[in-house]
Amino acid sequence: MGSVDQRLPLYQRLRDEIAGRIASHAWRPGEAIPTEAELAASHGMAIGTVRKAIQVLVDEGMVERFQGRGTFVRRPSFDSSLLRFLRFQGTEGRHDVPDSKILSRESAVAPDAVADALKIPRDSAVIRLLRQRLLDGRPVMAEEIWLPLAPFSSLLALPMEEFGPLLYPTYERLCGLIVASAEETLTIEPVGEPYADILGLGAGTAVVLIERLAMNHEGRPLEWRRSRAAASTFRYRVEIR
Amino acid sequence: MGSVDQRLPLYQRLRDEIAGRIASHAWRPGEAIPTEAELAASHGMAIGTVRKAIQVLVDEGMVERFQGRGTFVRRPSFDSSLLRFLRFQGTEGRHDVPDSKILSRESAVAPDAVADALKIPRDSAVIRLLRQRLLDGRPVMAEEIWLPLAPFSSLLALPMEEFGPLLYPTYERLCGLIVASAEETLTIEPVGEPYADILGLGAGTAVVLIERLAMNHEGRPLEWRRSRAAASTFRYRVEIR
DNA sequence: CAGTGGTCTAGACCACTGC
DNA sequence: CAGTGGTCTAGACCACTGA
Repeated sequence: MGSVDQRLPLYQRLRDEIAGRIASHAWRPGEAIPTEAELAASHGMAIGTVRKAIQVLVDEGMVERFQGRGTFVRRPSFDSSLLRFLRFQGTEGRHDVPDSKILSRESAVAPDAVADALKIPRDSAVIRLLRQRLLDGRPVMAEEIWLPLAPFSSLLALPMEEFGPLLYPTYERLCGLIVASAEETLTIEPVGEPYADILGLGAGTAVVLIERLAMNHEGRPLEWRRSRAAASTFRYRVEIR
Repeated sequence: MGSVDQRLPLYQRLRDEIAGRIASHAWRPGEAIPTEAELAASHGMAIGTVRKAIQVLVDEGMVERFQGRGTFVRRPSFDSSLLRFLRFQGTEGRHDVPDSKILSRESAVAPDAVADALKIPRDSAVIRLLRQRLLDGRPVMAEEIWLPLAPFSSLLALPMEEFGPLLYPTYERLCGLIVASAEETLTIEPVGEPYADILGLGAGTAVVLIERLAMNHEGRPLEWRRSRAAASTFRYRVEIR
C-alpha cells in the first residue's frame, strides 16, 4: 500500500495516498478530508497541485467537493447499477426500493462457479440467500445471493424478518463490511425453475440476468449476486459522442 | 450561437466559443485547434484558464489532446455504442465490422413514429433502408434505417453495391452531413416478421432492439435506426463505484 | 464572520513530437 | 531543433457555507 513511485507526478502520488487512506478506512465515508490548504502545507506542495489530485479522485467517484463546506469521502451510490434500468409495470417515474422477502437462508459448500467468482478456495463454506423482490405485492425480481461464511456468519443468527429491503447497510452494521464498488454483467436467457415460479412467469420466458460482484475498498469480493427479472421490464439508454 | 453570458466563468465562455466553432464546422474533425499559447494571447487570458476550458472539452469528448502534437477535433467514435456488447457466435475477441447487405431502398412517407423521432413534420418524405448484416456469411443483425429525404436525396442515386459496410462516412462524403453524437435505447422483445426471417430465427425468439437517433453537432436528428439481433448475443458489463 | 472550495494569473521547467 | 501539451509554483480574489 505505502509504496510510492517517485517517477509519478506529484499530484498522482498525493491521489494515491488519499485513496489509500480511504481504502484503509482511515478516512470513512461521509467524513471530510483535510482542506486543500492543509494538504498543501503538510505535503509541501502548491495548492494547485493539491486541487489536481483531488479532481482526479472526484472524477473517479471517491470523493465529492462542496464549495464552502469541504471535500468528503463518498459513499458509493448504486445509481449506476443496471437494476436502475428495470422499469416495472405501473412504476413510471418512481424508483422505489422494492420490498424484499427472504425465501431461504442456508449455509452450504460453495459450488465451483461461486467459489471462483468470490475468489475463495473451492469447497469453502458460504451462505446462500434466495430472495424475492416485490412491488405493490407483485414479484418483480428473483435473486440468489452468495456470501463467504466466515465474515458474514452473524447473518445466520439474524431473524428473517430483520433483513431489511437493503442488504448493504446490514452488512455494514452487523459484519462491519463496507461495499465500495461492484461489477455487473447483464445477459438475457430463458428462465428456468425455480425462478420462473418466483417471478410468476411461464418457463422459457426471456429474463435479464444481472450478475453482480460486490467488493470492498481493496477489491476483495464480498458478495456474488444473480438477479433475474422479466426482459420486458428492461430499457437501457446511452449517449454516444 | 454568438451569445456570451458575462456571468459565466472565463473558461466556460472560451469552452462555448470553441464548441461553437466545432459545431459550425469552422474547425472540422481531425483538424488541430489553436495552441494553448495562441488562445491565451488572442483572448487575453492566462494559459491555465485556457487549459481548463480545453479540459472541459476533452471530458465532453469534443477534442483530444496529444502531448507534443496539439489539440484536435475528435471524430465521434462509436466505441461506446451498445452494438459493442453484441457477441456473435465464433467471434471471441474479434470486433470486426460485419458485412452489410442492403435488402431494400425506397422513398416513403414517414410513419408518425419516425417523423416524431426525426423531429420533422408528419407525412414528410423520408428514405427507408432495410439492411442485413452478416458475419462469416451468417446473418447477425437486421436494421431499418430512416433518413429525411431532402438532405439525403443523393443516396437514392447511389448504386446499391456502393453502400459500404459503414454508412456514416457515406453520409459525409455524398451529403456533407457529419454525425456528431447519438442516443441509443435498448429493449428486449420477441421478434416478428420480417426480422425473424432476415435473422434466421424462429418467430417469437427474444431479440435485443437497439434504437439509435444520430445527430449533427447542433443536435438536429439525421438518422433514426432500429437494429435487431438475437438476445443470446448480448452481454453488457458495467463498473459501479 | 472565518473558513471552504472556485476562478484566474503569470510565470518556470519538463516530456514528448515531428521535422 | 522548435513547438506542443504536461506538471508545478505562489500567489490573488471571489462565492458560498455554517456558526
